[in-house]
Amino acid sequence: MAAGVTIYDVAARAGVSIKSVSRVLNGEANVSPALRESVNTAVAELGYRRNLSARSLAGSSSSIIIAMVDEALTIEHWRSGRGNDYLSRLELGLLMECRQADYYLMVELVDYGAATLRRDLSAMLAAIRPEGVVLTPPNSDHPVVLDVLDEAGVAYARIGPERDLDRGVRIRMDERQAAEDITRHLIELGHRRLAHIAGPSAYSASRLRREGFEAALRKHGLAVDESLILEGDFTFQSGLQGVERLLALAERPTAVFAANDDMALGALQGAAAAGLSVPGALSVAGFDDTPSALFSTPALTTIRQPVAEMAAAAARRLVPTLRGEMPRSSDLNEETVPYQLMVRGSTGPLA
Amino acid sequence: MAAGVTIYDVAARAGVSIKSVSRVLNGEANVSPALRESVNTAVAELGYRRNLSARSLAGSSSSIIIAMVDEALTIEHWRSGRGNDYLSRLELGLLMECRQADYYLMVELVDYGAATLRRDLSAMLAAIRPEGVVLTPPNSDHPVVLDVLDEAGVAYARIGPERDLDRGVRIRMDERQAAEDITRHLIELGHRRLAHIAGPSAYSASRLRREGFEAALRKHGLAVDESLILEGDFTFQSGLQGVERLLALAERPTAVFAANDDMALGALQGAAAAGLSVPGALSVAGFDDTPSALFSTPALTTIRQPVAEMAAAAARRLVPTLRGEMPRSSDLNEETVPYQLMVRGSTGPLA
DNA sequence: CTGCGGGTTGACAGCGCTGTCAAACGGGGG
DNA sequence: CCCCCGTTTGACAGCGCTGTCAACCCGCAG
Repeated sequence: MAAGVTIYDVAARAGVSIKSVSRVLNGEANVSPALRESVNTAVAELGYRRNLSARSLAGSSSSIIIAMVDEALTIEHWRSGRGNDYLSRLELGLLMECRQADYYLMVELVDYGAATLRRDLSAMLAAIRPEGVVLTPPNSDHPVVLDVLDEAGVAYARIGPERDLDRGVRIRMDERQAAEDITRHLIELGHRRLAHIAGPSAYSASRLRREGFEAALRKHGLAVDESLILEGDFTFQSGLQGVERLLALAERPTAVFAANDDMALGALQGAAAAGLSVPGALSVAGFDDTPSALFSTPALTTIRQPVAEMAAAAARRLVPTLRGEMPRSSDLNEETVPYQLMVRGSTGPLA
Repeated sequence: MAAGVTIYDVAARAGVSIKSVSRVLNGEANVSPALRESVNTAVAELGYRRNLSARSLAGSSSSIIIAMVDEALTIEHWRSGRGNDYLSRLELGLLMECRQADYYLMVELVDYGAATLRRDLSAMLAAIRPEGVVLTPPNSDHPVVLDVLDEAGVAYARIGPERDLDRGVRIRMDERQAAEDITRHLIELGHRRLAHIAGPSAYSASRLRREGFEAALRKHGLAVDESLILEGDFTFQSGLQGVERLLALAERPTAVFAANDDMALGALQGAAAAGLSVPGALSVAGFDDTPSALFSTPALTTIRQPVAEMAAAAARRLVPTLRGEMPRSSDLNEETVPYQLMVRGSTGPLA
């Protein structure tokens, strides 16, 4: 069987040297068609596939892409027994792209809070020697991480970066504009008293979404009322509590835009608990389009963030074949992917 | 920096041979405490970490665990733009365990439907040389896969296997009993006319859950009415359609047990659309405890499947340190993890 | 007819580790 | 005091590839 087939076997079968086999496999120039042909035949016949370890040990390219996953977040998910939808979609995109480019995907936990982060990271990079790594928010902007990667000469793609916009490959979505769009959608439905349940201000996504919310209000001549802007922590619970506080106000809002779906779902439940019909008495909008957004009653109006596409784009730009083809100008290392406003049942005019 | 630190650097610093460093790092016997000490010091000072490729190339252990992911399923998720909660939780468990054991996690797509599956797999195993692989349902029982793994001498853990219960490490949950439990819960609430929306019969999980459902009915002296048993395909849509058909029956059921949460959520929505209050007029139960189960109104009664724990257990049993400590008796290669019945708002007595 | 240059191929030395085997060491019995 | 044997350590050969460099081939200009 294919187990144990080495480059020597292929070379012997094709009657050439191992170097020639290597050349064909790597698509190097100056190989005669005849040789290429016979090598390819031998490879196919033997079901040969190059050994990953040998390749990365001998050469400079390892064909490994690492998805760096926040350890603290993972432990939290572990404790709660829940999955991580964002990460799952991200990985989906990476996997699809890796398959195309014949790359391998490795997932690594990183303790971004560790005092030894710098050392941990560089040791990890030395151990695995990845060809590229993919960074996710909010760590796409982590200065130590970027520095270590630069020092190690490892290419990296940053999903949703906000700072240092000249470093690495950047894959972005216009969160500010998306938030503005969904807020405008609410305004156009006739709402004049809009509330926002923001995310933790440590996340730049939270800030941008809030900015978009406020910008939409201003553009439509509505005042920004600080008492209608609450800070949650991206959890269902905080959405629930947020809406409870909002509904306790003397002058209730008629529409709520939550900075993510989990909080919006919490708000939805809070509204139901308070006996308010949605969207008759209160409109609720979210952000992310998590699976649950579709399953709630009513289904949640939200912004569909193309996480998988962003990840695929990230991986694509880390693969050297493509990278080599384009100028290394830093402008071209940036890609902005389109979002989508998903209007569903949770938003509408007042009944 | 730590980048580029090799075993030679450590050996030089500690004033010993590279082999001694290797011995200490591998925890081999017959190493004097003094040597161990000085090597450990040097390792710490230099921030050294062994190179993965070199290790797996030279030795027999690669420290790599592969999660084999169904390619067809992944493409489907890719198309729909949705994440995969099951996979996400699985990975969570694997990651947590890999971190403990200092293992690496690699994710590989496998086209289980390919005619060349056998060859693809063995080429993949030859290329990566993983120390172990983790198989998920319904592929935990795939005979070709098991054969190739056996031939390649790669250890494997099977999540939720149903056949060949003497091969590999088996991590199971008593699906049948769980389904019986949740059905009994419905019966104890006073329901006598129970329906079941089953999963595709190709999945053994579907069969087991159905068996559990029927067993509970029989044990309580209720007849199994085939007209109340429908087959869905695990999607929200099919749950919705299923409940519509059930509610169109002359004699409606008062409780529905769906074989997974997505279908149960669909049923919930179908009930709402038909103007039925849940659980006042219809009780709905699911299976899996996906995130959405908590967010629906009312929250879904379901079986909490400890996917992450199962994955962690799988990884744990693939790690040789532990494996070596216990007898290789095939009985001890099996672990059954406990499920949990999560009673929430979607089930109750008739109003 | 000889020599030169570009295109093509192969020999060989590592990459950083582990496994094998032998050397060195040290303690107890004869 | 020497020998034997178990313990501790090190020298060295690969693992399966890629990178470097040299050898070889050919056609064409000189």
